Amino acid sequence: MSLIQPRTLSGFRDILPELMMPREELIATAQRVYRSFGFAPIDTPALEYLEILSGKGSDETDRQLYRFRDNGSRDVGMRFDLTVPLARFAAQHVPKLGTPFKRYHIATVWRGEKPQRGRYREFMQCDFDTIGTKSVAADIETGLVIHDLMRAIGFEQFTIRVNNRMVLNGLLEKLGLVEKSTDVLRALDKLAKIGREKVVAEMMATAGATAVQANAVLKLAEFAGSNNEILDEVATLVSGNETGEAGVERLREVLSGAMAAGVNESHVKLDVSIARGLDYYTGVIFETFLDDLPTIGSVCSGGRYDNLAGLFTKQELPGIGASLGLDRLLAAMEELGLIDQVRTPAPVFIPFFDKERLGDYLRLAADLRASGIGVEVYPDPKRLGQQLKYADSRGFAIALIAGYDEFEAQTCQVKNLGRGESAEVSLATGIDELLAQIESILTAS
RNA sequence: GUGGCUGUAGCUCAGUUGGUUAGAGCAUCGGAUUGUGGUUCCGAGGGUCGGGGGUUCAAAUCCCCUCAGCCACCCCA
Repeated sequence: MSLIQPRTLSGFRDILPELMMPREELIATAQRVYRSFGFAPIDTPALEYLEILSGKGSDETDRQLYRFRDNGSRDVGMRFDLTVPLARFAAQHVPKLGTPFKRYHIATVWRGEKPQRGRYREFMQCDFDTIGTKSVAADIETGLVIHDLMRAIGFEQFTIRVNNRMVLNGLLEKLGLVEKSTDVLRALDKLAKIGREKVVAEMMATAGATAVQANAVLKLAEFAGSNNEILDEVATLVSGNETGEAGVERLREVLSGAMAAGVNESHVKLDVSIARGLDYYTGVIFETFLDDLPTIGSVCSGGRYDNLAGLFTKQELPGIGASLGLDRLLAAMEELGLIDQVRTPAPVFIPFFDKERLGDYLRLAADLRASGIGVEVYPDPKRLGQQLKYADSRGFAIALIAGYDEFEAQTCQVKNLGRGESAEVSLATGIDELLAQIESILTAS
């Protein structure tokens, strides 16, 4: 009989313990930060009616959508982001939930894209959104969540790029380019990558802009200096246009609000050239890059939208939110060497050393677990040296060694595997001394 | 979805102009050492040369297709 070749689909992958453990930690960190701002968790189905997902109807999402006919002949699709499901969810439940409604949603999404480094066909997003308010406070808070999240994960070298669609739209109105805005913005967005000349050429080619128009748009994106200096320059450029002026004012409030909340200016950069993000963004836009690995792309993006659920309800639901690309961030951290090589989730190891005493080992482990310490007992009574070798390769912090001698004396050796030191503690009156010993080793390492 | 580069053991890679039975280091497992790991020594397992087809007396090596990874485009977390 021929064997089936074990393999995974392009863009899909297995996650081994040494990657899954930091991944779970990342999820826990995101949950903690979101909750600290009052965002509540929700979940939605992975599968939706096709019409829900493709309602927006853009060619691109259509191409990337995993879709099929289910066993009941329904046309269904797998969610490709968490925002469209949120829109459906909000339209369905907002009467019960009330607004403002703040939710976070950590879940897997699927896109049939061509995979690359940090780009998968199955990946996890960690979204948080505030719907039902147009307040600038929510805009500011969104920036703060991104900032706190990045720092909680352990990053100091990151830049949150901020812009406002209204500034761009205002300028385009002024220049008479509004109806070509998508093409213009798409070209503008490539500025950092392909340079000024090519951007001008592309604007002229795809958007039908004149050289004068193209250069005027580029002028906006080329101001240098502090955030406030850039803002002042931009303000003069869009002056006279209501949309643009409102956009500048909003950006000023967002930036000063973030500073007021204690965000360091090095982490927030006004960048008038970032234009993308999904079509539904209408106000403030965020994109977050790692200073040490900018080529992997944005690891947390989001923005404000006027009417999230317009496809599903007549009730207008404005909101703002962002999405942490967990798997992309993890790929970046792996590449930057920020992933610990520990392969055990439990810090304490008990060698199964005296084969007559399995019950005692299990009892000791149970007592420690009851005190909140993770403990693994080796399953086979092999040579002690081999068991310690195993403990070492998995990254255990502590081994508790007890054999005939220790059991006779009612003691146990506490071996610090990091330092190679061993101490003997008494178990005659309980495990308090042992716990204290373990805690001191764990806090030191 | 379009174009390009790459693919030999779990990992990193050798492998001559096509020429016997495809090698090394690391990792794994066992032993030296049946009560003390990260060092050392010895040994073992592990390969459809990504897969399929073709050219040839002969293919890891040349050709075609396919799968996967990476890069660019598109788009995006």
